[in-house]
Amino acid sequence: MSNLIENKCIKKGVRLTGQRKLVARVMSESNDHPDVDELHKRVSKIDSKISIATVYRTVKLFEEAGVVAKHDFKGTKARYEEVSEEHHDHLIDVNTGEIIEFVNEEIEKLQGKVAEKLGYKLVDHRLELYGSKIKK
Amino acid sequence: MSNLIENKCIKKGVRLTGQRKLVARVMSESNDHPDVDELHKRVSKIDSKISIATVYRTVKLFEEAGVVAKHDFKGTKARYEEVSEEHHDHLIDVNTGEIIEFVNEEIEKLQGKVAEKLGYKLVDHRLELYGSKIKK
DNA sequence: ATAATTGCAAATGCTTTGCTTGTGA
DNA sequence: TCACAAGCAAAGCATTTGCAATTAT
Repeated sequence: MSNLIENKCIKKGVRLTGQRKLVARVMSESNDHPDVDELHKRVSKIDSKISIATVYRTVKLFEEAGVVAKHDFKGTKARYEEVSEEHHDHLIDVNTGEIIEFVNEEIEKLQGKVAEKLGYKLVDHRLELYGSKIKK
Repeated sequence: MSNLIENKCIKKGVRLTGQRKLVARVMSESNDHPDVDELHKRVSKIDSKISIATVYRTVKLFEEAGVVAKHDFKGTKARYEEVSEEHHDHLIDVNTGEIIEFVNEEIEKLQGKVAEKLGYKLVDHRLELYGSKIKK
């Protein structure tokens, strides 16, 4: 539960500096989907002289190493989260910006079928639902 | 088949200038998903002094009027297409950038169900498949 | 030791905007 | 006529990058 990203980086041979460890730790401790500014704010509380350029470089590095995921939801800047063992998609509350994760095996399967039918092998996908809360 | 966007604009009360008519016409005649630069190139062939700022303003206007759709596919700039009566999603060829449109009612229905289950009314969604061609 | 990383500020790429002149209904 | 649109160049915003100083292995 503590610093999974750091462990994954070691496994992947990603060189770990003080700044990278810090970003890894902060991301591992986050349960939301922070953007780079927010991440920079959070790490700055611990190391006040870390540069935002370093945060940018680090999330990019982590993304390329496959340990964090980048999301470009509609109308917002890029947000990041630790990759989890089980794949999930997102529902974004259009009123609050809140992000809810969900898993739907059936949709997942259908996507592969659609691609296949079109003569393609599915290598990636993006599914985002945008909704407003139903009050009851 | 000729200039559907222009007609829709009239219906929606969007003021039509020479430049807007031209962008509308070029988009209606396009069967692909051009970005603003490409659109600007195409309209420039007809009116060489149209500004790219006008193209930007026009696609935004058309988008807000609901007559064209904007797509921010992964790793590319914004692309536009005329809205069609039947909704469709996209499969992007990761090798060539080619975009294939598809419709899948089943996935569509499941998305609504997922949202509902989470207590949300679906107001929008985004489904993109990224694939590589299967050679046979 | 030395190849890689950092911080800073400048540069980038896409998109928007202020302002003056031009124009559609 | 006259509120709105176009063209131009400048500004904005998120992100990337060149370079000199610093650091991890």
